[in-house]
Amino acid sequence: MRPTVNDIAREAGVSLATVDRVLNERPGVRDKTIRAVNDAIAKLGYVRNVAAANLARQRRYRFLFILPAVETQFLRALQAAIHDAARGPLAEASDVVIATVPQRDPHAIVTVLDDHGDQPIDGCAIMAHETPDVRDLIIRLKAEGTTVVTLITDQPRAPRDHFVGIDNRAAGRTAAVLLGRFAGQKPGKVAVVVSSMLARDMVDRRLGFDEVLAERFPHLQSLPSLEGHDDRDLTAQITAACLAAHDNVVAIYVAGAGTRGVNEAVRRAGLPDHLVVVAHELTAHTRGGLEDGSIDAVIAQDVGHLARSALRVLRAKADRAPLDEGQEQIRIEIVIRENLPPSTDSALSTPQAAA
Amino acid sequence: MRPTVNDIAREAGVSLATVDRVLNERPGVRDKTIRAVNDAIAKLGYVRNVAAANLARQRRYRFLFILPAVETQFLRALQAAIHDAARGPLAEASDVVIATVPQRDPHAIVTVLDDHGDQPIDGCAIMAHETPDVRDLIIRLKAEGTTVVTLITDQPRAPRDHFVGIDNRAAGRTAAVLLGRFAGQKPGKVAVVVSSMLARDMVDRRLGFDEVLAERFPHLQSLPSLEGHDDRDLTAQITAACLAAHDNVVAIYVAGAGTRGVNEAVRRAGLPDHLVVVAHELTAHTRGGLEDGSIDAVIAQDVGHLARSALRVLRAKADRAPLDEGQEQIRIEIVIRENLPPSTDSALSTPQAAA
DNA sequence: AGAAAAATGAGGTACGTCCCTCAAAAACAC
DNA sequence: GTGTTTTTGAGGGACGTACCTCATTTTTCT
Repeated sequence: MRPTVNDIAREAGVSLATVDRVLNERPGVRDKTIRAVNDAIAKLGYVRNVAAANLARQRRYRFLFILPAVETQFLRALQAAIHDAARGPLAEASDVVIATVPQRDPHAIVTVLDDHGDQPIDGCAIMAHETPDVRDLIIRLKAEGTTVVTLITDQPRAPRDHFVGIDNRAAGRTAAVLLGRFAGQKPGKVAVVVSSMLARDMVDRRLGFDEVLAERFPHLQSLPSLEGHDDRDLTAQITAACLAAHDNVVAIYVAGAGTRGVNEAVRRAGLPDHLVVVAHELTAHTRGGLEDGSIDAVIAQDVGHLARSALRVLRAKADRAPLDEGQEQIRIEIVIRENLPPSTDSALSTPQAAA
Repeated sequence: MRPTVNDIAREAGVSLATVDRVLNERPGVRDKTIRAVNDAIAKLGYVRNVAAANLARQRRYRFLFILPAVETQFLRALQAAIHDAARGPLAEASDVVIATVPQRDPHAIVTVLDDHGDQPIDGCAIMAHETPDVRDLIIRLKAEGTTVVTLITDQPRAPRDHFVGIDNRAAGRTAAVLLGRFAGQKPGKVAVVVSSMLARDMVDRRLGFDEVLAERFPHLQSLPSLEGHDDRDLTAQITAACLAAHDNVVAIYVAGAGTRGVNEAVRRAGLPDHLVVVAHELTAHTRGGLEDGSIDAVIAQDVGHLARSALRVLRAKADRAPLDEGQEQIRIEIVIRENLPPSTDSALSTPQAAA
């Protein structure tokens, strides 16, 4: 049987009240006594029964997810995943609110926070471009004692507590190796489609991609980034223009949203079957592309893992509990047709707040 | 605030005791009353506070993991992962025991169970070859009311509750595509190394591998399986013999344990640099192989996920709770040097029983 | 030494659920 | 309609922790 606070009290030769004061860092205990209690805790290997503690404390956690108001499949899936996780056991005793803010309006993000300002928030997960506004927001949140987790896009210059996402430079390198090895020995050009070069993750992917292409596949020449700005028609248009302007495109790297637009342009251009396409994120469209062979490989991060990891980290930080680094490591997944996971399609459920 | 049993009692117009009887399926309640209570539960959206319930019940779960007594890196890592998971929050209120049984001795597995027969076990995770003994064991366990989860190797003919692992045929197909695309257009032979063709997962991998090779890469000819029986020296020896006997081996598929032995044989044979090697499972050795370029790709299943998933499923079944299918889906991971996750190396900690 | 301040003890209530007992009420059999 | 069985109600103690109050002891200061 696991030791309880009573065992600690007996072992340390103090009363239960004192043990409680030490455990919950309440004032009015001599250093010497604190040490005695901690020694007893160490000796008996006491670990607080979190379930009982939360029951007694009637604590509820308030977590806020801030996502960009962009209508991509990936974001829809992410939102659904957060919603699902928020109804699961991980969000026990938690209120999870998802707020979306227009990406163009840097101040909107501050407004969102003020709206929820009536009650303090325990933790916040933010996915946003790396801008001064966001940085200030994070600083402000930290000053208020809120834990901040960055999601998908890191904010390395801001004092966030944790980053939930992948190393995008490594992701770009991974994409390059697959694309390069799949493309074969013949020289040619590679079109690169991104959502926006303002996004740090896009820049990182492109960087890693170009590094590997230059090092290991010098016969492939990567073209300037095509910025689709998460807009299907725009993406189709500029991709088509690029394919028309260059005669020897042997591969396309879709580093950001825009697979639908790219597909459209490719279909219209009537490019050869062996055009190699590597895209990011597993959505209904990239899934379809893998199945019908129009996409060769997808570099993905599991939205379910992202959502659960963010929640676990926020919770652990709120509880001042240690976290299992191994579990919180988000993998850079490589998906081809053969290892495509069966579609669970929770992406179709309606995302909303939950508990 | 979430509704409690008291709210249910008031809503249903019965006493707390009756609600309790219904909730815990105790006898002595009329059908009509049961229905009234269930209606109230549905109406108020009551969900039992599992933490409080377990606290009150003082319930401890007893889970047993049965693993083959084989000294491979993968099994060591798996054991470490189970051990880690057993100390984490997933194993709250659980006693997890890991037992290893000699693979050659089919009856040993029954003995293990008898040793733990003094107290009933809530759930059991089994990794073993698909044999009649194992099937009988699972039938016996089920008869005793124990939930049974198969691990890594499924036992589709046995009445197990769940399978934690990957689709090995799909894994073999995945390996074939990578190997085939990496190997290029030149004809050649492919050596296939397995641990034992008695293991269902090996057979499945080989099956999927050959399917894809025949369909999509007919210029590659796969050679008969080399059975290394998880023995390094034997693997090295038969691989060397194979490489000596065949003149045009362009790729090796290591479907089972034995990367070390294969590596040794390859190094001694002095095969060309562009020999394509695809192996299974991420261990210190395959990791090293990816880093130094002697392995091109690894098909892996995350031991941490396996361990945690098994524990989550066992727990959910014990609680008669639903499980999140999406989360329990073990991915067929493709790992190349570029997306190699940082080594956490919990594999070095000492695996043992825990709580 | 005496007064003030700080530290500690004793005891209680609460959280939501489980599980027990005993009495009362309702349903059923004949 | 009486007796028997079944169903229900009322109440309480327990699980391990949090947090509160008030009294008492110990320490510190002058």
